Amino acid sequence: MPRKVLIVEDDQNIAELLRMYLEKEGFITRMAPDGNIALTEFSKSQPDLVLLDLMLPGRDGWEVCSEIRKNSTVPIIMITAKGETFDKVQGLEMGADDYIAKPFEMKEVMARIHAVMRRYGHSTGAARRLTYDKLVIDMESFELVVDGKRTDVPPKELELLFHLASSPNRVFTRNQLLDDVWGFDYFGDSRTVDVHIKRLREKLEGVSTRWTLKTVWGVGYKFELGESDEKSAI
Amino acid sequence: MPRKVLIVEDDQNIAELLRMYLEKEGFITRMAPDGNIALTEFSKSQPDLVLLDLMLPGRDGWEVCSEIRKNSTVPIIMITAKGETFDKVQGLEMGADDYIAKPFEMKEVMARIHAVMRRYGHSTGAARRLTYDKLVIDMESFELVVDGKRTDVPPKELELLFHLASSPNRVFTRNQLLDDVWGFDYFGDSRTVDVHIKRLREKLEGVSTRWTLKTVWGVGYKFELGESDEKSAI
DNA sequence: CCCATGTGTAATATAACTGTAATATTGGAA
DNA sequence: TTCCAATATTACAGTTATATTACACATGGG
Repeated sequence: MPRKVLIVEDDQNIAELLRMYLEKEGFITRMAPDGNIALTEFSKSQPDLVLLDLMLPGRDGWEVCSEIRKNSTVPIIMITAKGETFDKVQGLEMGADDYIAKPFEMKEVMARIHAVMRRYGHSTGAARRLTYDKLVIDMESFELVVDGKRTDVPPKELELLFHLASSPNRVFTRNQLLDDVWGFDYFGDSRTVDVHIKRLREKLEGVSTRWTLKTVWGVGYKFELGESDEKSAI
Repeated sequence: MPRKVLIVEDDQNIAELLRMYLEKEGFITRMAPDGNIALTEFSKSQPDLVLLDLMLPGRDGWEVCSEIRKNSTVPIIMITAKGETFDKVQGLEMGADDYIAKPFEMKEVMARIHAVMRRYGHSTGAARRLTYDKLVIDMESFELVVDGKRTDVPPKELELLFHLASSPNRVFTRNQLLDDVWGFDYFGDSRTVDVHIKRLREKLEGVSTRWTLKTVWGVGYKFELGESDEKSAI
């Protein structure tokens, strides 16, 4: 079941960025550019999690937080402006579950959202581990097990492989991969992907005949899986 | 809910005596007259506590203990023969929770069973002690046993190690570690973690090939455990 | 009050990863 | 086949992350 996230943020750019990332991971989002709208929107949409900027026009984040807390136990993650000091104890007292300081890494934001959701027992359902013939991609231990041997793989490579292998046989263009793995805000040469694919292939070549990192000429790349094989994810 | 106790004892009379007392106090018992049966019975019945005689035909008690510890956190109370000396450090390393010397008073045995159960109470019990190859982290006595030697370790370091080793192979970011070990309200540089890791490594280096404090570049740290090895926790 | 010890920070050194650009190779269409 | 465009490969250097070291402050016992 998809989970709703209410994004309370007045900075349009940041709000939009958050929205894109969250929707990419399967969340449904609601937006609120100020405190009053946040409260209205909150009671209307009953989200499963709230991302709350502290600096807001109208009622500020603290007020919004304490209003929400008056009749809900929904997890709240606070976002503090750059340089602004955040009093963790006050945050706790107000009922925040976690906080993130701007400027933030989207990876960090997603990790915290997943952590909070997990804590509250809403499974976010994202598989952290993929297993194929002689291949285990484990994002929890952040390692690759190839043919029974642990293999060290740099983060970008591992994330790229994980992403491809999460949707076997689906072709991704280089730009999709840059968006998905590097992030929406990444601007770089799409040839970069080629190099990472090459590095992955070195580590994976000759291991199994059941799957392969395949080039789709003129389009992009895919993790190709033999028909009889099933994906197993934990 | 009734609790299961596995009695590993080759002396029929003692075994029977233990059984009677335990059942009188509402425990369900399983019997194992030697080491091999003990292990079979253990995996079959998944007891909540093990009473383990050290002198056994077949595999001796130490061996049984260490086998059990490879994939279970169940409390173990060892029973030593009359006059036999019990090496506490070895006991710790093997993962025993307590020991009783024969001849024992049944009152004493019951008291210790209740104490152990209470201490590691099955409802709430968080592990207080971790045992790996040549490594014991005991948060109860607040000490570290490395390769059989008690080692003094400052509190922060010990807590950090304990936390990492509580979830072997799982990667923690520096921020997670600061939150988890230093506390949610701690403000400090995440580089602090690096220094503590360094200090721990000095104390642990070269001790065992089965585990290691590993850096996951770009992510954080993990307590990596050899693949064949299982976590053992009390 | 001083000492020994723990802890955090900052500076520096080292190591690992990444992206780019230059070059070689391959695939596909005419 | 021949050529062009796309992809593979290689090497390198910049960047970032981590390790190491040294030091300063705090703490708590003697």
